[in-house]
Amino acid sequence: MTTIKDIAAAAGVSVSTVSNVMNNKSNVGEETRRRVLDLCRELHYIPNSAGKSLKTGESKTILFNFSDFDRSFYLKIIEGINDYAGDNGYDLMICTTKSCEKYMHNGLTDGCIILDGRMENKTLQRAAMEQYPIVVLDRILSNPYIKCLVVNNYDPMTELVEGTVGRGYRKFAFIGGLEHTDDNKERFRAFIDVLTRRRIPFCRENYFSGNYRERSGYQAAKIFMSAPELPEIFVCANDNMAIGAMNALRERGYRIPDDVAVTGFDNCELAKTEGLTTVSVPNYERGYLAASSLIENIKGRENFELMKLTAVVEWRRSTGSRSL
Amino acid sequence: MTTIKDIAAAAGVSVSTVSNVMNNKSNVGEETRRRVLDLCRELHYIPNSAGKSLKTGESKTILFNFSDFDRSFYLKIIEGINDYAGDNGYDLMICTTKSCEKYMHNGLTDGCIILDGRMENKTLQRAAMEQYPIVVLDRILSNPYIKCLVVNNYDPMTELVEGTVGRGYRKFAFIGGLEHTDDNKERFRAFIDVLTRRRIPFCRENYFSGNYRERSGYQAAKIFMSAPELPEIFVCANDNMAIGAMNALRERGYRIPDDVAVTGFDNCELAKTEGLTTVSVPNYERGYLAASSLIENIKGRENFELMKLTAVVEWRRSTGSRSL
DNA sequence: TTGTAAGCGTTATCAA
DNA sequence: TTGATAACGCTTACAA
Repeated sequence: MTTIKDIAAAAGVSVSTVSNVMNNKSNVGEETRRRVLDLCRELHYIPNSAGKSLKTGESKTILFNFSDFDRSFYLKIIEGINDYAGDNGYDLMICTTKSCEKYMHNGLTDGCIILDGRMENKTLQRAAMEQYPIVVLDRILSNPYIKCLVVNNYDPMTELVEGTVGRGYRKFAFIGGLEHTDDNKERFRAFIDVLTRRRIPFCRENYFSGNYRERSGYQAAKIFMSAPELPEIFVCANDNMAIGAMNALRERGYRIPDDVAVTGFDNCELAKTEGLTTVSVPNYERGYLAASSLIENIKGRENFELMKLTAVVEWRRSTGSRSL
Repeated sequence: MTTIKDIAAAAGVSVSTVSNVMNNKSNVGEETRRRVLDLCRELHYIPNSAGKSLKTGESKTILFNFSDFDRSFYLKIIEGINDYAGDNGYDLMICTTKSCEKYMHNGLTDGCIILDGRMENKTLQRAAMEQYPIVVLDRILSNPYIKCLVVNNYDPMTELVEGTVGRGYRKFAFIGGLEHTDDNKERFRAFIDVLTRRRIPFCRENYFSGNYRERSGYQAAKIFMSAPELPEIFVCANDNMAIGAMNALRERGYRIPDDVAVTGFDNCELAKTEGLTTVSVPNYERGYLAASSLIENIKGRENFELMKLTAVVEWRRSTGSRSL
């Protein structure tokens, strides 16, 4: 590969001069600059990021970390991040495992956005620092260098459950996501708070602990169908599980919403065509805002306040109304 | 951040000893090794990838490049890549722009998989070398260090169009994707070959040149609807455009397939629920195979033959049959 | 306007 | 079994 030395040799100048040209410094003669630039093009010189990072400790690059490939709206988040970063002179680098620590504090990236639920809180607490701000999605952490960006789950879930109560549903089942995630906790809390307030009984047996994947919603519905009495409505912690549940129910001949209603959360692509009542999360905007906060913080703006985005209930045909 | 020097100082040994410990060399005493390892954990030492790459020129990491966020099956490809890489001791790094050149030849990654259609052929021709093999998806290039992995578009498209002819359709429109892509060319060629063979007339006015996005399919259908006579069937170069077209048609009150039929290509998530007849591409497998070929080649296996995956027609209700 | 030289965090070579 | 030291490609004082 062509290095700065090759260019220097070819142009008959020193490496520092080449470096100065590459970084648009003013202290270099017009004729020299042109000769160097020409050579760079000719020899296809691309500065070595490793060398550069090692020396400068910065990169004009942000890191995004995720890992759940079933959630297709992740691409929307990435698009939002990519757009903001691109428009503001930053590159985006993405990694899918916790090996993203490899890219965190070595000048390869200047900050990161974390979505992967498997990334541990204490790792993040340790990693965040003045020279390396972090934005965390869907999780609340208290740290002076971590900005948390969460969607308000509680209010729309409250509205959703209130709405179904208003439509006459009384026998509820809840298909939950990963137990320890804030998302799941908040969605369930909203659910149970409405039921409590409305004095609708809910026994723990009607809670199924899933993992956000379609398969676990499918399994949940199967299990509920083996009990003597089917709930009137399945409230699911996300769309994937709701769709899994709908498939299982339909396979057994139940009609939705005539025999049983289902709700989701996320408003994934399928939700619309499936007619699934759900909560719509502004994903592109989330990504865009995450990138914007991060890059502002990299530049020294100190904006680490918790930020909540509001999601919105989308009523569709998977919830009908039930004569009391 | 903790560096190798910090560990060396804390352990009272030299940096080379710490390095030897980190790389599992045998030339280090058991007691020393343990002390160093303990310190690493305690001080949360993570080796600096930039320094490492600079020195060794390798990284056990592969790079994936893509950029179209509308194609949600890309996540499936990523999942396939991620799985193979992970199982074989490689990390995955993803980037979304052609700035991925920054990560190509500097020891940060050992090879890459290219999906982004905007990445130019000549860039790839130049970038591929013995020490940096490349896998390219959906494109055919002739280069000793580039492995091309394409899906056979021609055969399934032939089967699809033959099938619709068999079902009685005669007046065809074609909604194409980006003109210069091999995918689009091949899909169209299969289409036109069948029509020619069957002596079914097709005039160039029934070709719409789109860009693979839903919006362009929508626009295409709008335009066709403004002509005096509607085609009997829209053959689209991908699902997104097919879905856009279906939306436009339904908005005007046309029923599918009673009034007009539509076919797609990709078998995206929506295709199933929309009942869209399409071609199913094995995306997870593509990613998995791409990663597998790449990593084998990084290890020195020389496997650069063109590889074709076969896709399969999925007949659904968006194509009915037409009484002749 | 240009060049010299030190140093970023690693690993590899060689000597102790 | 350990430690000095040079080198990877780059930037940045500072000197010329």
